[in-house]
Amino acid sequence: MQDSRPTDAAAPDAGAEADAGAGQRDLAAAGIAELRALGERVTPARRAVLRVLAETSEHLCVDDVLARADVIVPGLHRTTVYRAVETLGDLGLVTHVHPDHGPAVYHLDPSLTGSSHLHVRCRRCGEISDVPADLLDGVADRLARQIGFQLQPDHAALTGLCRACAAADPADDPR
Amino acid sequence: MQDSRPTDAAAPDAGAEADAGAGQRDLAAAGIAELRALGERVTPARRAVLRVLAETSEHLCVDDVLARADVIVPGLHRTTVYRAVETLGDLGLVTHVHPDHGPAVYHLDPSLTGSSHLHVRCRRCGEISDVPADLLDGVADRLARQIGFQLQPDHAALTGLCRACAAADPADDPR
DNA sequence: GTTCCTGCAAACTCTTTGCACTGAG
DNA sequence: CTCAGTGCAAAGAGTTTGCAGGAAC
Repeated sequence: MQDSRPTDAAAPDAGAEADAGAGQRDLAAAGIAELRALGERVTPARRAVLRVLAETSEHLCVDDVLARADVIVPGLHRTTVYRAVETLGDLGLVTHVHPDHGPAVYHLDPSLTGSSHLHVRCRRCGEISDVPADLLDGVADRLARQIGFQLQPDHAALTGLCRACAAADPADDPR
Repeated sequence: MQDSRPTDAAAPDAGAEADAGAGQRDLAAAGIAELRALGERVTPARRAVLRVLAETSEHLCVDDVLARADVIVPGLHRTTVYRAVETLGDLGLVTHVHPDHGPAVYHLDPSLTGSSHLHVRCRRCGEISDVPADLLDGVADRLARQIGFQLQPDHAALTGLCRACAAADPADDPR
């Protein structure tokens, strides 16, 4: 498992600042309320996944979520986390991003956090950074007009080299 | 294996038109010459992979390449194709693109074909379309200036919905 | 004659699926 | 009580690795 730490290099709207626990708990609670409102079952596993995602601004892969959620719900199974994030994704509570390599990463949907952003990933070090949500607005317009393609810019990470890796030794194994 | 047919919806410079065999053969030959010039071994497997990629403008995954190259070099092994495209990639003769789902797809590097482009992939139908190479130039500039990130815009496909799928039933299982 | 490539088998990562059981509503 | 969610085992896709044999130079 590669870890998937974000840098927030150019975070858009600074959302939930350096707040310790209160704001995050509200996020999880809001997610749970929404679950209930949608007529979905509120289970320990889903609670835990929401809480884990609410407690961080990092981009967590399923294994990361499992590791943290297992503390809350011991014995939680990886498959269950896959199913939970899928369900929560279908409901619009959780969003996932596909990096060019490695597992998909998850975070709370901007509709809950109020802070939307896109992702870039360094091919060399694998670090995922947030970039402003409007970065691809112009590109989306062009694609829509020219070929009728509706860009979903948050669904795949853009790739390249981060500042550090671009500066470093240019010959290493990029993927 | 999902098949990976490009649409050339907005192909940039029309490169090698509707030419049957001559232009493509030259491309493969150029690749082989380059291989030799770089002091790399020219093996049947590498020849075949180059020829397969030179003979199409589609985006082929390893299995596609294998299926076509196996006709030229019977018994060719999948592993060998993986290693060939990796080597050819390191040498700058072949480029690969990571769609958000499914296997990486390969094509000859623009330095050989003279026709560079980026890729968008429909989340619903999986179709990969080419889009103009300069689409992300502005975005690349912004990323470089703002966070020092060197975008490699051809390395990951942008995702969204193609015209047909966007028009169709909006509730299906997107990935 | 070396060195590098190839084929094969096996492993590895990430993810999905089928089935019996249990717990939420 | 019922149905949906869970755990477990297994399988699936895509890719990588180790090693012995063979071909390129």
